[in-house]
Amino acid sequence: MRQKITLKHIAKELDVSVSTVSKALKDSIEISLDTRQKVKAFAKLYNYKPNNIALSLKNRKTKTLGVIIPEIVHHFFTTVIGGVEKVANEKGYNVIICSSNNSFDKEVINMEMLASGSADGFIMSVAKETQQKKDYHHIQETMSQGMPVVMFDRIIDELVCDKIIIDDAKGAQTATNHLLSIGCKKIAILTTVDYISVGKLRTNGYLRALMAYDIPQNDEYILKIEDVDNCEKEISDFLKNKDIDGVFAVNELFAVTAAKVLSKEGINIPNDVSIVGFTDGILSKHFIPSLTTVSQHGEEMGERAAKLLIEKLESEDTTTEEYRTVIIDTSLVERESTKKTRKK
Amino acid sequence: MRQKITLKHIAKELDVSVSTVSKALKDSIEISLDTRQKVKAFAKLYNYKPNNIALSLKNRKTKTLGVIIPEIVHHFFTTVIGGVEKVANEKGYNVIICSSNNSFDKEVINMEMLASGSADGFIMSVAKETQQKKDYHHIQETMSQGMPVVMFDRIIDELVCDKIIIDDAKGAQTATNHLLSIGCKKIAILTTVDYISVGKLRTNGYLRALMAYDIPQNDEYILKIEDVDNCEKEISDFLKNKDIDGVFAVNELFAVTAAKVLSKEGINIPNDVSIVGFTDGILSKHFIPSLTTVSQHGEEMGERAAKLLIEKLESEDTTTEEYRTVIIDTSLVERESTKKTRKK
DNA sequence: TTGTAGGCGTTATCAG
DNA sequence: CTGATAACGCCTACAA
Repeated sequence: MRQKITLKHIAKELDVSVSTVSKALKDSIEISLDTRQKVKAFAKLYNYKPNNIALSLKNRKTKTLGVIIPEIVHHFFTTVIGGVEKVANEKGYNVIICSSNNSFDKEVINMEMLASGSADGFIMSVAKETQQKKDYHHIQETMSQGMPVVMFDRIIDELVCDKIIIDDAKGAQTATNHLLSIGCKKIAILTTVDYISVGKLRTNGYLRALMAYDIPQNDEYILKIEDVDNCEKEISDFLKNKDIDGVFAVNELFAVTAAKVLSKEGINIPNDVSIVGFTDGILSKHFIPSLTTVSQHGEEMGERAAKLLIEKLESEDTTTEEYRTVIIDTSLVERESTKKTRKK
Repeated sequence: MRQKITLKHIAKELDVSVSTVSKALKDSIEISLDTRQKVKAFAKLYNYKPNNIALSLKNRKTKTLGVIIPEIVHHFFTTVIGGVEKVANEKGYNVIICSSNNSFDKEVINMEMLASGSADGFIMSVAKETQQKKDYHHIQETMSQGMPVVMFDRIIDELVCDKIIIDDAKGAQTATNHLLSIGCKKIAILTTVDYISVGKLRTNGYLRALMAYDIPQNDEYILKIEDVDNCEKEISDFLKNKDIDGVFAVNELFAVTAAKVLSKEGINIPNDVSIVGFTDGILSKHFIPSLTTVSQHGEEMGERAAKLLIEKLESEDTTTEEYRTVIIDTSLVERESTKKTRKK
């Protein structure tokens, strides 16, 4: 089992000093052409690759971006990661992904781990539990050590850092408006509990849209789902025999589940009830009927986040403390679930 | 912007030597209780965390597992990663995920990157392009440098290493058998081109099942899809006016697409045509009708892979060259798409 | 043109 | 009980 080859090995083998080898490999003109060629040939032959760990230690930078997300088995987040990776690779950075699994503790552990030498900066979306506990010491700690953090999607308002978000309220408003514009009057919303920031914002957008249409808020039409894993029962109970003609769901799963539940009760979508979801994932696209939804442009979010982070990492003057909040436009993807054919 | 604190800082501050600090933090009995407490208090106050990079360099191990997968936006692979992370975290390992995006070059780059100091070993599923090119030098190179590699799902037969697979042919056979057992006689298969190993194996299983039922192979019923992104058109053309009563699809997308295409033509699923897919993802679960499918138990694959890799990493005697191939059982998840109600 | 020395942060060993 | 030293692999200023 051949060992990993180092400069030292090459030096000994060729009977020169380590620094000569180092320089030769960098084509330094300090070294004679002869030696350079000899060294490089040897290095190639033995497939020499500099040890990143040593480089990181020396340069005090790892050239890798740490990404911390709440869930890895989640289409939206993986889309964002795709964007991050794209930009990162273009600029010669690597990407380390860790999932917090929505656990505060795991988020802290992961962050500290990456912060202690494995990454130069962070792109993150916080765990549900973190939003609930409102304990951000690990993030603050990381930032105060000089490591830039870019938050996306599930951000923390109180933290001063770069942020990439969508205008959740606006997106929700657009979605609800769409329902209103096609004639829906009794629109239910399936949302999350309030401590999930995006859930709350989307609920606000929904309410705003209603208000603009002079429709009073009706708590009968609002379902705040706590246990996402068992949402089917909650949604089913909630929708049963409810007199509605539209549903706005703050995520894809809720939208699909609503569609399923309603279909089972013999309600036609979109003719009896129209549905708009949030997040443009595979479910919305492939479901029958396909679901109208608010696209968050995850890949773009990832790209912007990576760009921002790398920019910060590479800006020499660490004195300028300037933080940006980028708002990515959402767009409504109209599909079958809101294509009414009925008369008014 | 406070700097990251190091042993040196603590040492200087407390006017002791670096090694004393190091020992004190490890509660070495060599150090007086007094000093120990002083040092630890100071360290906690300034939130000292040892620098992983330095540790990695010193210990020649990083305590992180490198995971390379073909696609990150893919439910099955993320499920596997979930399993890997679970075990890894239990055993004090970190996980670095890189996606090759099905590109051979990116796979090579990622692998070399991680191999040069960032990971102790690999868990990987190779890119489509790699299977096509049959160029495995990067993997061989990595292994010959003493880094263990565990392959899963899309493995390379020619490489000698640990492997976690499912019996693709058997799973496909079970799936096809199921269709046959509920009375289907004219079963189409939607599969991939042959160089995708799992596609080919699943096709074999399908053929085997037919053979056992004395049904001759009919190439009219076999569609090998090249361009996954545009499979809808291919599938639609293929299924149009075809006299079939069952469809076996080698992945989730093909299954769903078939269901969609058929539904649009007014064909009832499962009564006119029954469908079985492969991979138990969210699409199969939430589609209407929900799809019967072969579950690959991705999380379990990830867990086993991580266990195997860590075992290898921690086994002292590097002399035993023993490689295992673990076969994870698949299971058929029966859902609506094969629940016939028709008369025979 | 080549080599030496020092340092990145840590720990193990050995000397004091 | 404490500290100096060397080493992990690499790079770079400086010395030869």
